[in-house]
Amino acid sequence: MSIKDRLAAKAAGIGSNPRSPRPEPEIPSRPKTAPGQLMASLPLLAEKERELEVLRTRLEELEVGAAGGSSDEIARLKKELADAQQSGAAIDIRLLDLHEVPGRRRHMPPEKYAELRENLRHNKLIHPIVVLPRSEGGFEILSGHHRTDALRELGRESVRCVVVDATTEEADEGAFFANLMQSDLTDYEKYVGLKRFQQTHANLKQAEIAGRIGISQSYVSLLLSYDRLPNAARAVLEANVGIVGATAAAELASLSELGKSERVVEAILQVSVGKLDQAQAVRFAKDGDRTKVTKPLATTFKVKAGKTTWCDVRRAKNVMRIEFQSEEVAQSVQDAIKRTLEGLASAARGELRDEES
DNA sequence: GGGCCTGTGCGCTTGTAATG
DNA sequence: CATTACAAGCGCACAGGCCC
Repeated sequence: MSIKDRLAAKAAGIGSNPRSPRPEPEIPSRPKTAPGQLMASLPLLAEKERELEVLRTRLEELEVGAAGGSSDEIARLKKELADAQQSGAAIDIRLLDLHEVPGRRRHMPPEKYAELRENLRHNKLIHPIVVLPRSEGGFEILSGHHRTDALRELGRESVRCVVVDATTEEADEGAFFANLMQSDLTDYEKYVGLKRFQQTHANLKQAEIAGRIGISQSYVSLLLSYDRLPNAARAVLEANVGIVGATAAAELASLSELGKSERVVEAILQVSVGKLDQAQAVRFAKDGDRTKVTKPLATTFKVKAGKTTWCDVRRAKNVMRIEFQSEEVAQSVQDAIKRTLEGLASAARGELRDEES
């Protein structure tokens, strides 16, 4: 999955990325660009928020007397605003009252987080934090952990939140499913979410889970293969969620079950320090040979005529390039090469016939 | 002879479908 | 439920092509 992060980071800003067509909802690019794209990702909340904003604006205008409204109208608007807020629209909540539930936080690369924070330093929060009331007081954060972190870091007191009405279980599921749709969630994080979901729904088969999420059963199986890794390996992944994708994890898990768990742990450690990539890690765990990267180097040589180069030969795999000083020389050599090649070809044909008989 | 730009194949990934 | 085969997207490295 690490490559995906890299790719995603590099592809950011490029419009045509079919794998991750959705704009990052946690980062408000610029207020002016917000409406269309960003609202698409959270249509209901955004819609509500926009209605509220309209109400607030009109109320403000009336109160300062700019629009010359009657006191009746002000009262009516105030009530409308209060009603709207009651029914799950955005309200301001003190950051002190927001609490994190383990396992719900999405991974975000440090650079991205810094970008988000700087954005929030200068721009208004576009998407409210989504929270759930706690019985013991305060609120659980459902979505918006990084925004909350950033605002805390910026020394803000409160934040615009949307309070949703749901059970914790529904909330977990909601957060999980919403997260799983995020293409930049690492496979390991998907596994953690899946695992939790599976534990609370022990009766569900992989195919059923897959159906609910909208992915294939085999992908569910792949993701859950992290479960078959040695504990020590998972501990490394816990701290480096993006380094081993589900495909490699599945292979490593199989190897582990074949009695190579020590090598699997070692391989994952090597990946975590950047010494191996995923594919190399699998090879490492498989046969233990130091992975030799078979990079087909282009071979070259030059043929000199006195001090100057008469021709320059390069070969990469099955392609040769021969460069001469003039077209005339190239033409004459071409004939010679042709004769040589024809000789080689007939010899090769002879060998083939010998082998066949 | 070497530098620079461009096009493309490679190696990696995610994800689905078929099969065991 | 696991495994295997395959399709497709992506960036990067490097071959290919051109120019000075």
